[in-house]
This record gives sequence, structure tokens and C-alpha cells, in this order.
Amino acid sequence: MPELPEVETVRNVLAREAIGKRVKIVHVTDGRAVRRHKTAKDFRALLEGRSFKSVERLGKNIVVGLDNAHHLVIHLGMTGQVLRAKNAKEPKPKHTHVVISFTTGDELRYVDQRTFGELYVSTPPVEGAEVEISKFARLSIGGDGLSVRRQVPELAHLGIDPFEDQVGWDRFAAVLRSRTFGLKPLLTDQDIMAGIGNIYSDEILFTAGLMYDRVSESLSTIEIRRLHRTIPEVLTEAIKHGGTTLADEMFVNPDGETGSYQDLLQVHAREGLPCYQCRTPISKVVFHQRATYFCAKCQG
DNA sequence: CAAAATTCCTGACTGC
DNA sequence: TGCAGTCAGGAATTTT
Repeated sequence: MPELPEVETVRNVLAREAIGKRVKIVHVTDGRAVRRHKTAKDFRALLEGRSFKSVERLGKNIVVGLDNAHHLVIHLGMTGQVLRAKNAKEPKPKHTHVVISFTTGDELRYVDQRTFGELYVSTPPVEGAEVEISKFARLSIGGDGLSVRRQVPELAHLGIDPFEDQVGWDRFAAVLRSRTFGLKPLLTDQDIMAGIGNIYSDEILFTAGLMYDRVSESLSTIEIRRLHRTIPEVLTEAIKHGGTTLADEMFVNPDGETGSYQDLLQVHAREGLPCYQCRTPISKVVFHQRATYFCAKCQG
């Protein structure tokens, strides 16, 4: 469930609290959380002794720059949490899979009920090696996204990041007209757009006044520009409110704080409740195996 | 080539 | 009260 705004909220805290710290010891208590590595020991060896130099985000990935040009990548999956602890004595929550202890005595714990998320240390490509970057991200005319992809090959396949990549509406229009996409599958496909999941695709499409099953190539220029503008608008507002914490309370930032954007959701998880714009009850359908909320009157 | 189905996982919830 | 079944869904993998 963590999507771009939640991941950005975590990134903000880590950038403030973890940059400059050196990793002393890594404990892996569930190897599934580091499954990209052959063994948990490999993961530990790549991380122990390294300092955190930067904390970036690409799509739903947190990318920690290490002092040896490697990167620690964290993906929260559905139920992953990164939690700070002042020291090792603080009780560890259930489903704590990885503990990163700093030389300063404090810790980061990776907690993940369903273990869909993962951590791994990415090795930079050898000098001069070509990293194939996704064709949608290549539409970017600048920003940090392209350099992150070149340094972290595992993320090179990601599509357009709404903040890290700079893609104007005209290039966005070219994406929409390049093939037949349903709008919701387009927004949630990480290889086309990076960072948007089930909650924010519903919110973006409502705010843009577009139906989830509209076909991309049927959009007018005005509709394309509206969608292009709405994506960062909705996500920016959600980041301001610290992300969305739904009833399951699965999302909290590293300080254990919930977000508040759930109070501002227009359609997601509001089945049967009146639309804030027109009072029509919000509808829910299953579309492409995903719960989809919309206002039948406001979206066309 | 792409799109659809399958898999991973735990906890909450439903029906009997 | 207990127990089997269902659902939630991001993304890699497998199948169609």
C-alpha cells in the first residue's frame, strides 16, 4: 500500500535522521526480506561498515547512497515499515526482519507483516557499461531520475517518476497515444509511470474527472493536459499530509507517526458515501483484479 | 511481442 | 468457540 507519497514521507525522515551515520552491524532474522542476495551474509557484508551519504526515492523505492558508490534499496511492498529505534533495547515489533545498527547506537528496523517488500544492496555497473533505461523514462529531459537509474540497474526499468523525471505534457501525450492503455492500468504500471498504486490512481482519476477504464488514445488534448497536471497535484498534497494511513494502520513513518491524507481521500475506500462534489454515492468495482473507486457522475 | 494468470504472505473477517 | 474459506494487493514469474 505504500505508494509514492508514503515512500517520500519515509525518505524525508531518513534523509533528516540517517545521513552521515555509519552501519556497525546488520542482523537479518528473516532471509526472505533480502531474497535478492544468495545469502543474508552477502547482504550484511555489503552493508556493514558503510556510511549513508544520501537518501533518494525513485518510484516506490527508497535509494540510500553509500560511501562506496553502492546503494541500499528499500521497497516496502504492501506492509513494509522502516522504524527508528534509539537503541537495541527498544522492543522489536513482530515481523522485524532486518535490523541495521549504526555506530551511534541507534537502529533502523525493517518490519513487514507479509514480507512482500525487500532490501538489497545494488552494485554499480562497471565503468562504461550500458544500462538500458526504460523507453518511457527516456522521455525525461532532465531531473535526477535518469542518474539514479544509471547507478542502480535494478531500477532502470521504471517508467516516468512524477517528480524525479521532467516530462512535459506533450511528451506525456505521446506516451498516451503510443498504445492503447486503460487509464488505471497505465497509471499503476511501474514500467510506464513509477510510484502510483491503487489508492492514488483512483484519486488522480477522480480529480482529473476521468473514468478508470477510459482508453488512453481516446483522450482529448485538454484531458491529457488535465491528467498530466493532476498527477503531481494530488501526490504533492498527499506528501504534505504525510501520506495515507488506512484503517489497517499499516503505514507509519520511521517515527511511528501515521499520515493524515486518508481524511482527504475523495473516492478511495469511500464506497456508498456521498461524492464531495455532487453527493452521488461513490461506486466500487473490481477492475483488473483491483478494487476501484469512482464517482459515476463526476468522472467521464 | 504483450496481456493475463499465478505466486508470494499474514491478519482480519465471514459463514457455518 | 473453532475452523475453513476469502480477501487485500506490488511486482516478479509463468502461462497463454
